[in-house]
Amino acid sequence: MASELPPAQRASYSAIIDDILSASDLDTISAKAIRKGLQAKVDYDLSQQKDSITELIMERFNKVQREREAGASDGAVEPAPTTNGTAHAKHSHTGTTNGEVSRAVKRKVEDVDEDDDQPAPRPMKVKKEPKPEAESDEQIARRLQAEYSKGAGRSTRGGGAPSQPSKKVLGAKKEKKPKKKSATKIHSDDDSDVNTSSATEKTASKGGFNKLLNLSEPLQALLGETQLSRPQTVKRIWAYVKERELQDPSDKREIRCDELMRGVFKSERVNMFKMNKVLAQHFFPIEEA
DNA sequence: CCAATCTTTAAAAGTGAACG
DNA sequence: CGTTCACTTTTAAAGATTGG
Repeated sequence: MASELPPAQRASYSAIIDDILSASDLDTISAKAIRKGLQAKVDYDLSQQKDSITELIMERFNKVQREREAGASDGAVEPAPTTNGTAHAKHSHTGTTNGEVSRAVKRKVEDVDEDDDQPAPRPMKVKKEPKPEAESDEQIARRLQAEYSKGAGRSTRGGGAPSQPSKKVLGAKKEKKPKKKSATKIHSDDDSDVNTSSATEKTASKGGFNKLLNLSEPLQALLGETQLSRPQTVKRIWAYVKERELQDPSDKREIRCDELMRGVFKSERVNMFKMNKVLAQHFFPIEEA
């Protein structure tokens, strides 16, 4: 198909590509990534000119690389990565009979390649890109979040529920049903006619899941509520943790307790999973006469 | 046994691309 | 053309709870 690009497009693409290249590490960027970035910048589909585009990318890549090398040699730091295409092991037919093992083989190959064979058959492979902007992105995200929470104040309470699932996969995942669970599906059929009618009682809900429980004193101090359902409590805890950024940055599954939380968890840090366990001891059933 | 609640990580599977 | 790679997307798991 269109084997060639109109000069105009070629020029504009080149500019974009150069831009992308200048913003990335030549040693880590991949042609694919560049094409992707390019596609993101234009409105229509580039797949028709994929090959041409790739060619163009290679062209620009080589040029920029040469330039960079020249510049680097200037003073610099050991041109270690000179030949970007170093690593590669050429499968050497490692009996990859099973496709399943292919992945495992890949790792194996890495080891194997250490032999001496250094054909460097992959000139342009360039591997992946560490995404330098990812860092800033992350930081920005964090900063935004911090600002946001600050601005919103802790008044969020139960209201702010929009939350940002950040697309995640929860939605889709949910659809998939967890395991087979077989046929005992219970029959939650009638729920429709049962409480559908406004259900003035908030506690109704199907199961006793949302039943209100009395909270222990430390928990009350922490959340400022005397009664909450378990899920709500968990939610509130997380909100609190996030507001104050109590998650351990190195391991976000760990939460560093502040004073109030220490009153509840009795320790400096707590695993997010253990959290529920400990929380269970802070719930007391409401005994209504 | 499953319902809502939260999150993070790790790993698998899947997809597209490129080299020989 | 086929195989392997690198990257991307998806999923599961870990933890507790109550009531039907």
